[in-house]
Amino acid sequence: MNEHPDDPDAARAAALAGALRDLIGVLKRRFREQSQLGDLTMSQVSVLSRLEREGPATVTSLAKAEGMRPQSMSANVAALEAAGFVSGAPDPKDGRQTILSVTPAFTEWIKARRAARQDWLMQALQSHFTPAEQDELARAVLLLKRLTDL
Amino acid sequence: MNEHPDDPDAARAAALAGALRDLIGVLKRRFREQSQLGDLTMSQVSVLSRLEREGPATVTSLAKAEGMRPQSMSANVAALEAAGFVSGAPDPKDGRQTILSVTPAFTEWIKARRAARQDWLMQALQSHFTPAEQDELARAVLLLKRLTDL
DNA sequence: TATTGTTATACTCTATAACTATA
DNA sequence: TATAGTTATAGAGTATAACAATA
Repeated sequence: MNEHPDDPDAARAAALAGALRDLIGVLKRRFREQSQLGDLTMSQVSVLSRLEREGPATVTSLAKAEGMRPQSMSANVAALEAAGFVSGAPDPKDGRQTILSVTPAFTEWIKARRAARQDWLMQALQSHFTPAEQDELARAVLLLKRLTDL
Repeated sequence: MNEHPDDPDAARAAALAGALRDLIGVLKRRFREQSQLGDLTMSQVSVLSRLEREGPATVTSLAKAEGMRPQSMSANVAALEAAGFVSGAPDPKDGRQTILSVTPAFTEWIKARRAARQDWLMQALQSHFTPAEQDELARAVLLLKRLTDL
């Protein structure tokens, strides 16, 4: 029954790994189905919030930060440019690079959305988790980011 | 700067929601790229571990548990049957249902994999997280499952 | 030569729609 | 009529390969 008879540490890590993989898969589907993020995908929202949080960036740096290929990030950025939420300007110091920034249109849009409290996940967190549980989740998020940079 | 000037609770929930969405997206890509799960996808591994953990089940019940449509689960189950890891038997009490179970071939395969410690995520958890941190993650997983059943 | 970025193409995963078979 | 399941098809998201432009 026990796959790790002489190593309880390995047994705990294995159980946690399985639980984590299951959880991420189910949550990803749940988030997408409940999205209510306008016409934006999760990846696109991540890019926007990163640009908003960390300032202008290039396709390559965004791809690295989000753990995807530059070609894939290009597609996401193109969609955001088409939506008018991101604009690119050539880097004066390096003609190969394009500096991407959020547009005023995005700033207005996100402000209205936040004022309207339209985010399903935010409401779910507020109504089904105590402040202490939310803090616990925030700590876990920080811990899990460690896996991102391995 | 602050989108929730008169509601610090809302501000915390909004920040957590954003961080969670980003994290889930990045982790999903990371898990897939590092998979080392043989030819199996994350969804397929989830189904196998559920069948192993909870015993035989039907396509419909698995779909509900994993948060996807029965048609999508059918595809996953078909792949697992083709791989020889799952087999279906007609339910004697209800001719519409098929009872799915893991095969002895899967039991052998998973035993060998676990003995060889081939799981990237498990090793990462063991080598980069203290036992206390792993326990904290395990608690967070339980908390986040709450979002699954909303 | 190396790096930034794009275009073209294919694959994986899941959804919707339409259907069969059993209850 | 309702439920379990399949097949067909389409869409979203990301990957690989090949390329152009700049460093």
